Amino acid sequence: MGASKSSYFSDRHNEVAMKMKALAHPARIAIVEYLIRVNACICGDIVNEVPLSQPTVSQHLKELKTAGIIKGTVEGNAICYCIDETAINDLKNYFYNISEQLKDKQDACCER
Amino acid sequence: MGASKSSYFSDRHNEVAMKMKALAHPARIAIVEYLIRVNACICGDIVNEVPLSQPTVSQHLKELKTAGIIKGTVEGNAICYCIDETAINDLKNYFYNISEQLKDKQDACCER
DNA sequence: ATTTTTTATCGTAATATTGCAATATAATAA
DNA sequence: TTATTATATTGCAATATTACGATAAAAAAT
Repeated sequence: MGASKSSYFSDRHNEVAMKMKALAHPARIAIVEYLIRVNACICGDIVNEVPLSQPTVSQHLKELKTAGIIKGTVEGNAICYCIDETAINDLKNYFYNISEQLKDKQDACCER
Repeated sequence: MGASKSSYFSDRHNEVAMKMKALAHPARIAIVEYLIRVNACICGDIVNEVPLSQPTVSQHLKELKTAGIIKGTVEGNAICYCIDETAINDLKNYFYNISEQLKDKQDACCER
């Protein structure tokens, strides 16, 4: 096979995994952190920031946008990108909730 | 190419991306959430929980372990797995910090 | 000693991701 | 109108991921 069998899993598991996947590449992490640092910028700024070609950066931006991590608004002939706080807050809450659930358990591994 | 050029990016960016990648699959999300629910279990329990073969589950467990998300201890002829809180807390803190940085900015996209 | 139980590894096929050159598109500037 | 600027898309090669059958390894049970 090779394709991840997304139909085998719940919608929620697929959705969480999809957001994680959007951030599962060092270039996309670098782009997100750069966007946080400068608040907003155009694609060309990111091309200057990361060591990848313009088409490759454009592709990474598309993936981040599809996953809802960033949003872009047309500004003349350029496109201005910034972080979409909703997705970031979703991820923050996801790990917060997991962390809280772990607190209630003893950390022993393993006693069954 | 096809290989992600990890050497182009900082160690920190690579490390965050590596942990996110470990969670970038619905099966691995399902495994992590199951482990949180039951606190600890053996590989066979997970094979019964997710709709994948034993070798595939074993492979996913290996990836989670390599990324530090879970840890396993030998217990007779079985291996008992549980969550490694350190990695989860790292990710929790990562998104908390990002979220805090975003609070300081205006959410307008875009004004340069 | 042999079988059973449990997990890991190997080999392989199918698919997905990554990256870039070339090119297309679209707005702006000259 | 013709450049120029900025971004997206296409096509393709290299590599990585996903999945599983077959098999190995190792401890436990018979």
